[in-house]
Amino acid sequence: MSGPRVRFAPSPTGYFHVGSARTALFNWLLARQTSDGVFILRVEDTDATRDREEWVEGIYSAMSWLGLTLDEGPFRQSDNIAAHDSAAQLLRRNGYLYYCDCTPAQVDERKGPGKPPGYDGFCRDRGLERDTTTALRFRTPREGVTVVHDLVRGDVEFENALIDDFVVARSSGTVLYALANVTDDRHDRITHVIRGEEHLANAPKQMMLWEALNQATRSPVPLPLYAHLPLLVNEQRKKLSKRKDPVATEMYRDEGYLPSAFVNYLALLGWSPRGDEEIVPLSTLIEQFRLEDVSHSPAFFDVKKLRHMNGEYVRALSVDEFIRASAPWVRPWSTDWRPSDREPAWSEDQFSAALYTKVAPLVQERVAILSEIPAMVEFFFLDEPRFDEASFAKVIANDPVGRTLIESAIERYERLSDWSAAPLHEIVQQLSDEVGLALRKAQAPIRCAVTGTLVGPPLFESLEYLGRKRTIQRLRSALARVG
RNA sequence: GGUCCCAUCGUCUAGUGGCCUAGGACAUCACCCUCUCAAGGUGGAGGCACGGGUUCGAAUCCCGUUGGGACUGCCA
Repeated sequence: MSGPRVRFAPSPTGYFHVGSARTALFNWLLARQTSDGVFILRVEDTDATRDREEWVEGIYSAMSWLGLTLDEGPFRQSDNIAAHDSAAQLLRRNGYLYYCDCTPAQVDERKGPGKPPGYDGFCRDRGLERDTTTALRFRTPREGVTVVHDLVRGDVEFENALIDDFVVARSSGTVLYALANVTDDRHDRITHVIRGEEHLANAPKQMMLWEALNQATRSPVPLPLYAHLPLLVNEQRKKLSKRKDPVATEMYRDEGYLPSAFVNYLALLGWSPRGDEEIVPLSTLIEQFRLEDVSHSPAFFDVKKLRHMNGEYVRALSVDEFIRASAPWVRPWSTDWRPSDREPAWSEDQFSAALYTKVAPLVQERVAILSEIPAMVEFFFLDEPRFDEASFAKVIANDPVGRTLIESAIERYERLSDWSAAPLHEIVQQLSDEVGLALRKAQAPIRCAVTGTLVGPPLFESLEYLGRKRTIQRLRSALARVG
């Protein structure tokens, strides 16, 4: 018995959807559970009107970012068009298909209350020949039921009489999704079809095609097992829409989510590892994942939880790893991949790798996503801090005590022999005792003068790394700024 | 409209007839820690949609109701 052969078959009609990412992941996890499992990527690019080559590239890069490695492929459905055509011809020769020249308007007109939806079979026995107006339809059985043995949901029954004679090939001759997909799955010897729930209604049709193809050939291929994953929905409980929902995986990468955290979160949508721990290594995901345990109900993609989880992953990094991971946001000029529209405020000349190495541990525990780093460290690299004017007004411009504090700090910092965090801290502590303020209050004007804002990394370490010269210069220019 | 799917805290889930006084995580609230902000710690509030069965016993099984969703293309 060989391992499962699964495929992820997206169509390149837009950004790489987070729902697609989860489908790909679940397929991949199943393949990774056995040493001989096979994960295939097949780009279903047979809709010339909507497909774009850049979306194909987007699929490749997102998959590689997520670490969803391929065992075969990537394949392009468009490379297999000849096989789709011969499958259609084979079925037609064996009587499974018939030509139909009805226009959608005509089909609509014949529809009435009480009649089953979809095509009414008007051309079934008209014996039409192929021409430029005829599509090929599948002769659906009028009786019986088709049951889909779904690994996630159990058996789902469809009454054959209610399945209309669907179109298999366009009047232009090109084969449509249902058959193209089945033909490729047979060709690739797919054993498990794992896809979104929106495909559940396609399953009985595809099973019929699959079996018809088996009847018509001398080398039948066993039907695959099906697994339809619950939908990913938005807050309105509607299927995530590419238009209005933040669903582009690329966007999460741009914002600085770690692929490990993203994969971990994705795995939690419709499934969960044993025990109370949700943050688990990939190896645990692979070991424990079972299609049978996948939830039946739709899941809401909760960015807040993703974000929290990412913060945990960020803090779990070693400082070296953190520095490396943050490169696209802090020194994009040195990386081959950089997030779009997220250039830091500083230039390559202003940046100091040595300084960033010191500062990194301070920010690592304060950011949830990597794109938050630049704003937190920019005062280290810019010649002058960028001031938050409201804060500046509050603790410096409108506060004489604040300015006195800064003056005293300048005086004592100039004389300080050991320029390091502890004595820097001690001096401000003394200052605050002298004016009768809590340290939390007394540090505010100094922080604002040096960093431009009231929130940021620990102040005294920051002053140490910034150096005496730059610190005192900033304290002075903050005072000068008031006049 | 038809077909199909689904239903545990606001959200993601654990739970497969007694271990449930329903567990965890995010979010939220309070307190603690604290040079700001985070992080961390402690604690709180918060849920089995409803109604019938079955059973000694139901979040768990069955039926119905209600509510949500998907599909219903010569797209994939």
